[in-house]
Amino acid sequence: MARVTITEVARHAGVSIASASRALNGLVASAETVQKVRAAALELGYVADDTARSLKLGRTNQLAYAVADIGNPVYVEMMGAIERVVAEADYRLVLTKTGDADSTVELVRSLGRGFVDGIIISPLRVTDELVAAIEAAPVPVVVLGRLPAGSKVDTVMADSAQGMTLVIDHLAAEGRRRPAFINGPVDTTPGRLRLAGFRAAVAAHPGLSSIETVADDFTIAAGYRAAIELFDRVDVAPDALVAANDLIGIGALHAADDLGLRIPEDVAVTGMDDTELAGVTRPGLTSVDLGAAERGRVAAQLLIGRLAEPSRSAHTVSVAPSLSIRESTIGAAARNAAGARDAEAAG
Amino acid sequence: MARVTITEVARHAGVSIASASRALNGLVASAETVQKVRAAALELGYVADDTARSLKLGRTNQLAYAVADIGNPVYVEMMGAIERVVAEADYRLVLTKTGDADSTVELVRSLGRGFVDGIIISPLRVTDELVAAIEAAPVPVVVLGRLPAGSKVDTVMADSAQGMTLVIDHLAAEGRRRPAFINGPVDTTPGRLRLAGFRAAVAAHPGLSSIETVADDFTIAAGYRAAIELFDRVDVAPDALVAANDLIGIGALHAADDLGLRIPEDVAVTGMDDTELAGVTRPGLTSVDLGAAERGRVAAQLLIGRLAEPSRSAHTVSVAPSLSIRESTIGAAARNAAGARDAEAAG
DNA sequence: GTGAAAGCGCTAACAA
DNA sequence: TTGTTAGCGCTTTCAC
Repeated sequence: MARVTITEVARHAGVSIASASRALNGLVASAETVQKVRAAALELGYVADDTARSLKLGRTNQLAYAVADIGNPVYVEMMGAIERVVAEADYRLVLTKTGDADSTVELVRSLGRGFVDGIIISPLRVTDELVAAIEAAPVPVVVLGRLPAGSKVDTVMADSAQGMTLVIDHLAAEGRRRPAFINGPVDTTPGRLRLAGFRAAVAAHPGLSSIETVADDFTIAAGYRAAIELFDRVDVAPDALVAANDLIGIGALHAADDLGLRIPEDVAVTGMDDTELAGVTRPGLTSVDLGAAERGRVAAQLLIGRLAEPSRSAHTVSVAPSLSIRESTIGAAARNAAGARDAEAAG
Repeated sequence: MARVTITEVARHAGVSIASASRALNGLVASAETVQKVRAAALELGYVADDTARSLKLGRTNQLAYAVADIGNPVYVEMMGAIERVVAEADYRLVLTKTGDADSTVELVRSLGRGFVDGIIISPLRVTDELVAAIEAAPVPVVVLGRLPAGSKVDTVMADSAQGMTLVIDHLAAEGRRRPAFINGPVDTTPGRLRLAGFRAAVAAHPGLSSIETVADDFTIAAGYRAAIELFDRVDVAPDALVAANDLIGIGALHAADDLGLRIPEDVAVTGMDDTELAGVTRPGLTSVDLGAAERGRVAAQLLIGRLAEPSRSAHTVSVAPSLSIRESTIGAAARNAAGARDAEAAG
């Protein structure tokens, strides 16, 4: 627990602290000095104090990934992708929780003068204050999500509207005529965009008649409740449940199962994000891959690029979605083939 | 992006930097000074530089949770519990990845002189170097896991051996006679302890005949492979698959399903950790709740307690397990009741 | 190649 | 109550 400073190392090695610092950092120093200082540091168990070092250097070599809900596997997947890029560039990644909208603004503000050189943030709700805080932040911020047009901020977006089109096209091709959309909270960015995407996608198919409901959170439990309530409420049952994300989709899957409905024969179910959970349910959950890992990778590269060139103009990158079709939407005849494919992927 | 320091705030407010600091930190200062300084800080968008503040104060108000595999939901659950305690005590929690054994030692060393006042760590493998690094760390470290007896380190343990007893007792009561243990890597602490626990639990039931295999990772894919290989290898099939954690258990569940086995009629399956995934599969996965959230909570309290009283002697806390019984182990007759219970929990 | 010394931004002891 | 000043541990001129 004893805190040994560079002063002690220098004294131990019989050199000045300047020489000790140079030797430790691989700068100009005689072989003998380097050897003596290294030996002293090792013997004393010296590790440089990061706060002092950072105060002097004006950088920390740490980057933050700030996320609202680490319980959602899609963020875990993103974090993995970010971590790989960040480690490659010799930064350490730390994860912090954003909490609600107010605390997110507070976080950007405080983290900006804190222990990180840059921030990647996945905000659930984007307020004007948040945009202002991001633009005013003393360190670069990259946003995973969607900002008001004209924001001068590096941004990586998913195309959830296009994702909804993939879902509806697929369901229509499978003969579904009455899709029900189970959204998450509409005051969130994903909630707003996915609802708009659903409506646009349905409108493109004249034969469809859709219904909509809202889960009060992007969770399995909320999805379950919303689906039960939906079936209870409607006169004519939907033949497909289109969930705003995988967690809601899994809740809907359970609800349909508990109501004695066969999936996909009686009702198809889809999710969005294509998290590992989508492959874990039986039947597997058809889901839109919004490119979480790719978005994380790009976001990390944008951040590191901006750190190298702070004055560079803001970039906006959009990642294209794709559809991962599993058993929850495809006819019984095709299920064996899909099962075999999944098994191969898992094995 | 302009970095405004307390010097500028002081000048703007027409007071000394000492007065500015006092006003900002709520120490003695006249109402007028406070008002002027607050106004100046607000106008300039001043936020105190954490690195400078920490260098001076000798603390950061940040704690780290270091974990090997954030993809495992059990760590996510722990983190949630830790975060609540930590936030309550006005610390910020950051999450960092430990990586392999060597980099874990390196992490403890560097993080100790880094941007945190204390560390909670969940090491997968405990080496002598790691114990030494923890004992020598300049900040308090709390270990979630098991250390060699006599280590003077705050520790929170699960009782996975007792957990195995719960599983085997349950399976035996359900009439299973030939359990197969699917372990994770044996050179990890959980792998070693769970294997020992399985053997002891089986030995307590003279009528049982067990077999064992090893998945090469604590993941769904590895569990799937191990289960397929197991059924391929044995002459007489097991009537229960006892997995070392939920992820392996889910892989085993899929494998059994893909082999055309009915669960639980042909083969029962159990997991361990009782993560949210155990409730997501159909049939639901019977799993041992090792008290992840409780362990996280206790670990955070231990760390905060030690920060308040650094010389306190080391504590070791053990959290008792319980069994969450789901459809993967109970007879068809009992399944409806369990299904209803799960539905209630989800709704 | 090396040492003395300045200074990163902040807080706190001290003096006024 | 306020201002002056030292100093947290480090890196980096600058002079030698």
